[in-house]
Amino acid sequence: MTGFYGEHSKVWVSVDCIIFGFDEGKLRILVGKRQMDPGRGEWSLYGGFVRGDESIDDAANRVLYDLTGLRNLYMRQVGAFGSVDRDPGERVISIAYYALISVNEYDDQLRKQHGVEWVNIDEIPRLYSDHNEMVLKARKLMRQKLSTEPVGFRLLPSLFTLTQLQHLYEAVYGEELDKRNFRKRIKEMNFIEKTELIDKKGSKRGAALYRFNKRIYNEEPSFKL
Amino acid sequence: MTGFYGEHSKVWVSVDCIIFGFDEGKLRILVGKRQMDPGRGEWSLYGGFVRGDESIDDAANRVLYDLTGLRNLYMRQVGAFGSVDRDPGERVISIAYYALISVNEYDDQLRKQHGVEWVNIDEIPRLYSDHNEMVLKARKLMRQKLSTEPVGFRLLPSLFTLTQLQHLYEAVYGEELDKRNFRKRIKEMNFIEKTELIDKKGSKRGAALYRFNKRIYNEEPSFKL
DNA sequence: GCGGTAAAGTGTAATTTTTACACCTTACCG
DNA sequence: CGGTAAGGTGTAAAAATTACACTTTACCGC
Repeated sequence: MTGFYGEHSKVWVSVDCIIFGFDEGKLRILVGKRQMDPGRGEWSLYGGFVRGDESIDDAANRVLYDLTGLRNLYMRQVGAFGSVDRDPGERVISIAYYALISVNEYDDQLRKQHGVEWVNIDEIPRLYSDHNEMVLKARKLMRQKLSTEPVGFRLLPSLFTLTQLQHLYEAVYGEELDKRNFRKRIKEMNFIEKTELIDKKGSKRGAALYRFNKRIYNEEPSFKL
Repeated sequence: MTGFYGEHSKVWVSVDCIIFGFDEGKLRILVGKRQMDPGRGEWSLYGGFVRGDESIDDAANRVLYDLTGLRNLYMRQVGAFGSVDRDPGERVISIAYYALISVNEYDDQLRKQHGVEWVNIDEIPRLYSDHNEMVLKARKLMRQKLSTEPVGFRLLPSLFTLTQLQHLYEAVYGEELDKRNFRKRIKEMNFIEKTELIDKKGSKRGAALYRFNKRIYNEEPSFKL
């Protein structure tokens, strides 16, 4: 069936993923060296082609699962990138997605198998094609999202200290926050629950561990940070 | 040349435009009845296929020019829509764009020739495929943009009264604003220049006409509304 | 020509939100 | 058992936001 659409050209469509992680107080993304032409050996985002029988969201989820072994990652579309010559080989339009993962849940063996590395968001090398542009836009959207919805938890272990949470926000915003003001605001958010558990790794004294309570959030989702 | 990309399927890619206008105090968009299958006769956004030799932004600009005869419209990407069966005929991935036009600059004959109509943003009919979803997302992004950048001028004549400007913001935000507070803020923005001209159409008394000064804005682009 | 009318235009006080800021506690370590 | 390094806590000043009402002007219709 080709009759309806006239003589326009079909193109390949791919997805490219900006995968954010937070480790050692730094925001990072996953990049690897391309193992295929064109651009073999260049640093690049992880991606894949959209298949005929899957939506673009499905394709992004598949690519993310393939790389991380994790399902139901938090993921949002960044946008479509479609310069004519963005891919040196063929015309390929790519849809960028960003995803948030909790670094500790990502099997480091699997990471190595795929040949991808965590690089500090402020030290991203020159990437293949327009991937740097994708990263920039993803970062902007992610920051925006973080400031209006509690998605930061996706970058942390399910139990976290307030200091970890604060450092996460500082890393994303690129500026230091006042500890007391930060904690004051967190206290107003009932969906950030203090648990009885104490983290002993981060400090001698030990810090209370907190947890994001999705049920409470759904009832009173007021958020602003 | 097909070797690099394996056996993935190519797809058609189109652009669909949400064209915002502001008239008689209401925010509106352009929709028309589809003149082709599939979906002939259904209400739909105006769109077109991306050609092999143009970027997706170029395609959107071409489609906008074709419909309006206007160049350099303010335009931003809304995102890619790619459910497998979003188009009943073939697999088509569509990139939505929104554009802002000044209704008075749009030749109404040309509008009629294309069979498109201005419909109130709050009275959009059921549209073809996922177009309602596109409109929703476009509206959200546009509102967000309007609150952080002075793009509202694109929806008004080059000379406008403060009441017009306020009504525009009210239409986009869907809520009434306080006249004095609104004007207080406008006064702080030096790039909204009062002219010597007086509008006589809107009121008996006459209202001062203002103008957006791009040069001043580029020097001191502080904005928040 | 004059009173009614409809939109233009203008300032201040109360409230809320945001920011700035410093010291005590705790438990480990040497 | 003293040093140390991170955890934890409240208040006051400043800034931003909101609420609010009356005067001016020029046209219109009588």
